[in-house]
Amino acid sequence: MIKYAILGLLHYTDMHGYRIKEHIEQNFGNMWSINYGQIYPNLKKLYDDGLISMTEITQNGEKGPPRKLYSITEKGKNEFAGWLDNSPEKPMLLRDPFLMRFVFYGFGDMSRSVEVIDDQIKRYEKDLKRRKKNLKKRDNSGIYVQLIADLGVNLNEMFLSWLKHSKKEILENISKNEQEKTNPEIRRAAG
Amino acid sequence: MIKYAILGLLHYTDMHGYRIKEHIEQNFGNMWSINYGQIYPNLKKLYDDGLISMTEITQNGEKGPPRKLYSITEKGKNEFAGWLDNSPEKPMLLRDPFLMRFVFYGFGDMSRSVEVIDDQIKRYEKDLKRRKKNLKKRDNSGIYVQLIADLGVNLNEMFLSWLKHSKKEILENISKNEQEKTNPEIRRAAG
DNA sequence: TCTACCATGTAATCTGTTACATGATTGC
DNA sequence: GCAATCATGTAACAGATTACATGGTAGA
Repeated sequence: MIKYAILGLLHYTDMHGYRIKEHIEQNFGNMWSINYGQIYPNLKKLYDDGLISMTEITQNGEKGPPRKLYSITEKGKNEFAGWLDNSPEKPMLLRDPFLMRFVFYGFGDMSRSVEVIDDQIKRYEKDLKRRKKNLKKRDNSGIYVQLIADLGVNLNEMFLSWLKHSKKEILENISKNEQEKTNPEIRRAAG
Repeated sequence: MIKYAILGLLHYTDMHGYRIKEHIEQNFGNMWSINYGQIYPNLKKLYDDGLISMTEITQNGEKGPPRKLYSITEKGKNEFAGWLDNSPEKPMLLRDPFLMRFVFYGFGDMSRSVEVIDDQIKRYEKDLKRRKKNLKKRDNSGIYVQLIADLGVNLNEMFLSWLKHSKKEILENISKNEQEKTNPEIRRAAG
C-alpha cells in the first residue's frame, strides 16, 4: 500500500525519502502511520523494479545534507494508473486503542473511564484546531485532496461530539447507581 | 491487542475460538480485522501463560463438532484490569483502501471516480441499515457497548453524507471543466 | 450424496514497528 | 560548541494475511 502512496506523491513532484514521510504524515496521517522502516526499503524496491528513478545529490549545487531524489518513471505511472482503476474492495478499518479499551470499561472503574474520555476530548479539540487551520492553506491543492481534508474535519467533529455525549451518559449512569446504593427503596419502588 | 480483546470477551462468557471470531467481527468488525491465523495461536499462548483455562468437549454431552471451551482465569482478569487502566495513547487510525485511492483520483479519470463513489454509497447505505437494526437488539448489553454501537452509526452517517457531498462537488467540477473546453472565452473573461 | 456451515489448526508470507547507527547542516 | 533538525539506512521483532489441511454435523 505504501508503495502506491509513494508512486502517487511522486506524480506531484520529485522527492527524497524524508520529504515523502512528511507528506504522508500531513496528507494521510490519520489514515496511515508511517516510519522510515517502511519508506527506505520500499524506495529501494521501487527503484530496483524500475518504477522510479534516482539522482544522488551529494553536497554539490543543492544545499543541505546529501540526499537521493526520486522521480516516477513511465513504468511507474502505468503501474499506478492500473492500481487507481481496480478496487481491492476491502472495508474501512477504524483502529483505535482507546476505543478497543472503551468497549470493556464496563468491567473496570467507571470514573476512570470519564478521566480517559476527558483526555481524548482535549486531544481532539487540539487536533480539530490544527485541521481547520490547514483547510485554509490547502485551497489550491486540487479537489480530491481538499475533500479528504474536509473528511478529516468531519470525522474529528463527529468524534468529539460523541465523546461529549458519552461522558454525559456515563456520568448519569454513575449517579444513578450511587442513588440506588444509598436509597435502595427507590429501585424497589420503581421496579 | 487481540490478546486483550479475547480476555475482554471471556469476561462475558466462556467461548471457543470460532465463537470469539464471530463476536469480534460483530462488535468491533469495523475497528479490527480478524482471522483464524491470529485467534488460535493467541488462544494457545494465553493458555500456556495461564491467563485462560480450557475444557475439551469431544462429542460428549454437547452437540456439534468437537471444540475447546476457554474461560478466563484470575490471573487473566488481573492482566486485563492492568491493561484497561493504563493508556498506550496511540492515535486513531482510519485505514481505507478507497480513501487511499481517492486522494490520487486527480491523476486519473474523474468520471471513473464518480462510479467508485456510487459503489461506496450503496455499500454504506446497506451497512447503515444493518447497524440501526442492531442498535435496537443491543439495548441491554451495557452502556459502553451501546455507546460504541452509536459511534458506528454516527461514523456511517457522517461518511455517507461526505460521499454524497463529494460526488456533487466532483460533478460540478467536471461540468465546469467541460464548459471551459468548449467555450474557452468564459475562462478568459472571468480571469 | 452433496453442500453449507461449524470447528480447529499451521506455514509461508507480507507488512508494520521499534530501536538503533550514522552523519550533515543550521542557528543559538 | 551544542542542540535541533535534516537525512539515510538496517536489524530484530511483532502483528496481520493468505492459503491451505483436516474433519464433524445438518439438511436438501
